[in-house]
Amino acid sequence: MNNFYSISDMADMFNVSTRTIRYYEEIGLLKPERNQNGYRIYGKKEKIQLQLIFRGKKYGFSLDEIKDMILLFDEDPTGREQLKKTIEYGERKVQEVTQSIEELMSLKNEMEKFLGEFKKMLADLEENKV
Amino acid sequence: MNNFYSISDMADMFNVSTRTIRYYEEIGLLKPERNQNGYRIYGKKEKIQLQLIFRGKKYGFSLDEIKDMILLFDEDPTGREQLKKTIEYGERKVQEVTQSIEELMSLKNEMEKFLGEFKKMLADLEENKV
DNA sequence: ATTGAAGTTTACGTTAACGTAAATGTTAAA
DNA sequence: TTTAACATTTACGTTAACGTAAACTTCAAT
Repeated sequence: MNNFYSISDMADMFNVSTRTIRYYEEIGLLKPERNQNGYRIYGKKEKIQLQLIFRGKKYGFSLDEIKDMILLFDEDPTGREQLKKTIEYGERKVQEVTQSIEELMSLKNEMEKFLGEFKKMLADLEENKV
Repeated sequence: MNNFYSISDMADMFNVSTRTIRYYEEIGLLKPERNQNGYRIYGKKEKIQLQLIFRGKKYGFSLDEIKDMILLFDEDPTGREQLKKTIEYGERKVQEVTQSIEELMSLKNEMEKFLGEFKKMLADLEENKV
């Protein structure tokens, strides 16, 4: 039940280099514990954080933006004001994502329109071939 | 009806630098006509291509990938084989976009779940405040 | 005990996507 | 006609996100 990993475990898990993982620590995205000899120890928390990072990167967020989001969900917002700020920020982000979805859907529509025309062209060609 | 633009017209239009536009030409994304003195002339076609470029960038495509897509829709696929290839490629891209949409929607769900918890916490705090 | 794989830090190298500057030509307005 | 704003090419500079290598330590297996 208690799962800990080395740095190359994590690298394999996410299919990246150890350098990449160390780099993320270098810029403050991760802060894994160390054992007696200074070896990094990764647990469930770091695993989740890395998932967040790679998902974020996939959608064009810079590591700097991702850092903001991680820090946000990292420090538990105990104070009322902090909690409010967190909620506000979160709602803005949700709004951004919502818009991204809409734009992607319109992009998809355009592409399918294009495809439709091409398919029609192909069908015409096939017909005249006979 | 016939609309032509200078490079800084385009730069203003898309709110980027002229260097950016020249760079896109440098790597083969654009090939505007030139006038007598070598000045670049931009028309409707380039306008559309630039829209494609910036939309692509917005969703994390590299300029290299974008180049592929532009070249694809640039040369008209007159030959049957070329037409087929174009359709295949297009369908793959549509598939990619579809998956992106799905993942973004699940991301949105997660974020909203998070937000829900935070909001509940805040509500509790407000209550105990009384 | 030795060897090889994996860990550490430090530090320089690389690529994409431009920024910036120099040197020069063109155009529009005063 | 001169001046300011805009155009051109050439070329070096910059930043993010790692790659790569050196010099060293630690661990696991033979």
